[in-house]
Amino acid sequence: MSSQYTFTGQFTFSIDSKNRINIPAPLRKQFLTKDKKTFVVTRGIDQCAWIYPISEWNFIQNELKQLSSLSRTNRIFLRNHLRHANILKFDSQGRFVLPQSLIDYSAIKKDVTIIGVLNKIEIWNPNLLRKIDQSDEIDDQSYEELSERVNI
Amino acid sequence: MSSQYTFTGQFTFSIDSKNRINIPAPLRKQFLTKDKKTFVVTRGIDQCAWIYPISEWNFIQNELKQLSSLSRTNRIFLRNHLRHANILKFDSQGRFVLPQSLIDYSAIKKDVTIIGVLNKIEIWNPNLLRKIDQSDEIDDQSYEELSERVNI
DNA sequence: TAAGATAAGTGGTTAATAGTGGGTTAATTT
DNA sequence: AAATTAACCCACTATTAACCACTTATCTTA
Repeated sequence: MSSQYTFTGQFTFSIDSKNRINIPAPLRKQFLTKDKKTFVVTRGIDQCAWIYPISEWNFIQNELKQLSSLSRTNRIFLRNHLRHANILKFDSQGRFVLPQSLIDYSAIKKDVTIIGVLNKIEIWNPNLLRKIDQSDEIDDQSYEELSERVNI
Repeated sequence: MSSQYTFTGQFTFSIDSKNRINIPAPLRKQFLTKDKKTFVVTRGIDQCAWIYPISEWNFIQNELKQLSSLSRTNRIFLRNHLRHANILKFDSQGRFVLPQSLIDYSAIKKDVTIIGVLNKIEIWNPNLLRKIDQSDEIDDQSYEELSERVNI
């Protein structure tokens, strides 16, 4: 079964003096009641934080259990994404406290860019995202390969 | 399964002081009841905005869900396609608010040209569209290639 | 074809919601 | 016991969404 979440869109918010970040209403509204405002924040593969609704996270965990630790990629992924995972809830105003370790990892100062990427939400330092925008243009070769798999 | 929509025609409308754009009645009437006036506006590949009825978008989204975020190319591709996608509804007058980021991207001022292109609707700055009309003539070579794939 | 009726396009006002800031108390930790 | 952290509550402001209203165009029918 595939994801029940389809987060999209980009939002520019700010982190307050108590390290709280507001989840944009359009994304928050998608949270299923069964998830009870609960989600997991962890390290993204890129220099950002990832948020998964708890049911999504459980699904991913089951997938990960299938992975063999003989693969180097698997080992790295497991290490970096499981051990930094925090289970959190958002408060009555829709906010949550971003753990200090993730603030450091994603180099977040005052402003944050929040983007929906299907089954997860990404939290970025706006400047870093902009830098990625410019340097990480996908080369034509990669696009060609993608085009054979995705028909937009 | 192929598209249930066949948008056609061209319309010149205006964007108002609250960034609202009216969807031309002939296009709006095509919206299926199951879509509940809901659609996605996002960046076009050219310098314009694209509108997909939500069921059309879901079809695209399902394709995107097949892509794993372990691949760097996939991550960039997913991010850049999803972050500009806004899920919206048109109001009781048939209008919607075009997000500022898309107004900027497509350089829209006062007037807009709205055109139906099969399964999507395009929103243009009339001047840009006119410019493209003149410069983007499809060369014979490309037409040859197209002819092998599409039988008009 | 003229007149009335209906629908379409545009503009503005009001009410609700979202984002942000901060304070108070309860729970943990040292 | 003091200090730090977390949960909870209240409040202000700006933005958004819902609502109402008017004008122009289109369609219908006598």
